[in-house]
Amino acid sequence: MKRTSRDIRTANRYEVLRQIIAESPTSRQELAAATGLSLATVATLVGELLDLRMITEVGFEESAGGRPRGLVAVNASGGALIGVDIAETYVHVELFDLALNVLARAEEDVHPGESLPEQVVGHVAAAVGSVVTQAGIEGARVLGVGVSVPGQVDRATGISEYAPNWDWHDVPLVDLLSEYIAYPLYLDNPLRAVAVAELWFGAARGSGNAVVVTLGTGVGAGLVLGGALHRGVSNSAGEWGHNTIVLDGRLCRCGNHGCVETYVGAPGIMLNLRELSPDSELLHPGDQTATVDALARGMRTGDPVAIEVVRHTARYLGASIAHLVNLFNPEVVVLSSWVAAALGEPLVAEVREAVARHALPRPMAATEIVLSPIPTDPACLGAATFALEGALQSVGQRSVKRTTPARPKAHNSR
Amino acid sequence: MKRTSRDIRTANRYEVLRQIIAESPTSRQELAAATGLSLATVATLVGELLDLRMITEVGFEESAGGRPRGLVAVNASGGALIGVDIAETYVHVELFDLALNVLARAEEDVHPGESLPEQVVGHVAAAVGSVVTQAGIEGARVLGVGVSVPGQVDRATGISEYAPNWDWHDVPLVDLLSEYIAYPLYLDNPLRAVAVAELWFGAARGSGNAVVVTLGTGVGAGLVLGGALHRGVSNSAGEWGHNTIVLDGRLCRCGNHGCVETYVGAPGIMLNLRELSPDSELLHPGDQTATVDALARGMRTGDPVAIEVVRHTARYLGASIAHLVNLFNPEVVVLSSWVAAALGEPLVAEVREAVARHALPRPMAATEIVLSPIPTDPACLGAATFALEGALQSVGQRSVKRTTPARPKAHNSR
DNA sequence: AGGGGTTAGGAAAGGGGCTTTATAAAGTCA
DNA sequence: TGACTTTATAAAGCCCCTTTCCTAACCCCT
Repeated sequence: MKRTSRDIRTANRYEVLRQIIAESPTSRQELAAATGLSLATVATLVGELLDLRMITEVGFEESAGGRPRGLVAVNASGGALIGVDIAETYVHVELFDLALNVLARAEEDVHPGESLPEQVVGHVAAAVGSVVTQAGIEGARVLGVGVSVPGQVDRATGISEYAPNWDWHDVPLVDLLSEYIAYPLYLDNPLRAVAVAELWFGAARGSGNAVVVTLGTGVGAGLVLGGALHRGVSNSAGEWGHNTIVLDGRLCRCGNHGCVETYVGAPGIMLNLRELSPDSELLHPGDQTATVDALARGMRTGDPVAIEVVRHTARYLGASIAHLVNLFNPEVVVLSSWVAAALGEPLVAEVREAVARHALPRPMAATEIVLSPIPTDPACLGAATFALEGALQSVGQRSVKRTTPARPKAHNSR
Repeated sequence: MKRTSRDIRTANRYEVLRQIIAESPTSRQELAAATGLSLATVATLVGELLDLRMITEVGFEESAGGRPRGLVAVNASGGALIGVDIAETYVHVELFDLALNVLARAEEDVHPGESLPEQVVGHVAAAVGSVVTQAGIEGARVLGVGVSVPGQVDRATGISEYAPNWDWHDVPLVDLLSEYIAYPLYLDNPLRAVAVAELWFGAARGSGNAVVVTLGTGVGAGLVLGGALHRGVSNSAGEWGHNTIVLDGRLCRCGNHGCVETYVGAPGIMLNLRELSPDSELLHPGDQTATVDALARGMRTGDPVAIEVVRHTARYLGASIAHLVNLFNPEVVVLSSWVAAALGEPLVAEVREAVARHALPRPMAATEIVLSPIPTDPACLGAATFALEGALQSVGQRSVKRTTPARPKAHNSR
């Protein structure tokens, strides 16, 4: 709520680093043009990042008469970031360099019985240990670990307030993890992780006003408003998946009926298929991934059932995304996460049409609907981005304010 | 998008004036406590407002040992603001003093045939002239005129881009009005006017995160995010009324089917009544106001049909407001405008229950749903508030930057 | 090889904001 | 009247960002 001039600095620092990561190497001039900041400000920010060893100078641009531009690039070996994506059935962990390239990857299966926090924490600890040794990084260079866990989280205290899939209530996840993991920990949920990933590295980069729609087993919408993630008053904004789209519709695991998720989440899509063609061979009962992949293949080969299922799904999706377009009037709506990635452009094309049927023409005309360009697990990337943001956050304060004087002779120092 | 330290100043100026208007008289100390600003900053802001004659010093507080606190209050006679609410069938104009008391009021009917911009402009000009003479204000003290017109507007250029009720396209409304009105003009639409009214003077005051639901003939949602109105990329955010709540539902005037508006707007409520009890005497065909008033009376007297209609309406409203709660996770949802005012607390009670059935428990627990406390036409008040904001905006810049040097001797001045 | 011309980048100055600290002002109470 | 308390203003300090000036570095041409 309380805004200070320091926030401006932080936002600009983010902006500059984002730009460098996106286009590396680059010059101070380009950064100034891209961010709209003055050359002087860019120079000081670049200086800060150089001091932090997050970027390095990598030579000069060809000159056409005049002093050549110095080039800076991400210092890939300047640190490592770890992203943890905890889901119902697995734990994905990826270790990134500062250019956000994946250096190591680990996956642990979480079996249906393992619902205790300690069990999940064990998997995370094992996977994090694995990626660190795999990458051969000396521990000191790990800047932080971002953790994405489903449900409602309190990021300040690191508590998983409520995780529906395991019926967790107020689990102090960060405390538990810090027993095993010595790096700074940052907790949030996958919805916001995916949104941040798109904001930094994906299709929402540079837009002050975007909606990131996550299509996976669960669905949700990350809201980028004014260039930053909107979290709401209790950090639970974006729960679009449990908006009612059909009154008295399908029963949702949240207990309500007709939620968006029950029609466009992976299980919902399976149900759409089953209702349309109960014995289709596209249907792999109990296996969401296989079914979605089969649908994707079917669409490419022109299978009429697959096409119809996707169209049907896009119809619900269209109405629900139209809500977002009408409400937020965003520049761009990004479709992200594995279902979107699997069904790809054909889905997006159908969705565009469906949204256009439901949204008001004016906001619709101002909005682009695009597929996420992020090739890997966006929740991992987003979680790692939380760690990156955390590392940048602590730059600002020059020195910790001390309550007791440090020098013994302070009393006669002046 | 580009934030500067000046924006902070502007926001603080708003905040301080808001606080003074809300609680007048008040002291600098109280203001500092309420806004979280330092005493010094409050003092300079108060000084600015005193210089502007928007507030005055009105004596001192009782002292209990120590210098007594100076009290400041809104200088009611320091200026006047005019709010214009243009609707399909009428033009309301109210003239306010700086404490936002209504000093004069005028209303013109817009007849069904009068759809030309010139005709509407004529009504506005007449009504504005009327309130100015009624109030006996010398023209110089009118700080500005806010105009609310339905549909899509471009506030920067003062163009009504699209008004569905009269099929206006790109009407340069401010240009037309300035032929008759010499005061500064500020254009926006009723949705945002109502939201700003609630933000400054109503139930959303002080919350960084609120949704203002407008329930009238049309319906919409004003979004207050981070203490300011969210406008979206093309100033059309908040068009919640045309979200699809029933797939293939009732035909809406926007051309779609099943829009929220068709179930909870005044005409929608009439339809709810007709469907439930076609020959109810509560129904006044063709008269929305009379029908809604009849329903309100019926509820107070325990008429089962009225109760059932409101419950039915609240059901749709509940699902649609639950969307907003899930998406934004606001502190407060305010029900405003004339339908909400007419149906009052009984409606709110039903809505609370219905929203609770549809929204997720966590965000729901963080959200209050309340009735607007604003007794008059909130669109007029909000429009006047635009003028107030405009008047405050221009305080900051010390002097207008001039492109040509003013002094003739500039060439040898250094 | 040695000057122009040109572009980059840093340092200094300037303007805006907010806060903390010091000082003046205006009371109460003994 | 003097001591103490509280308020309000003034001064100084710190954090932003931008503009302006100056030096560094390079090309090209003579």
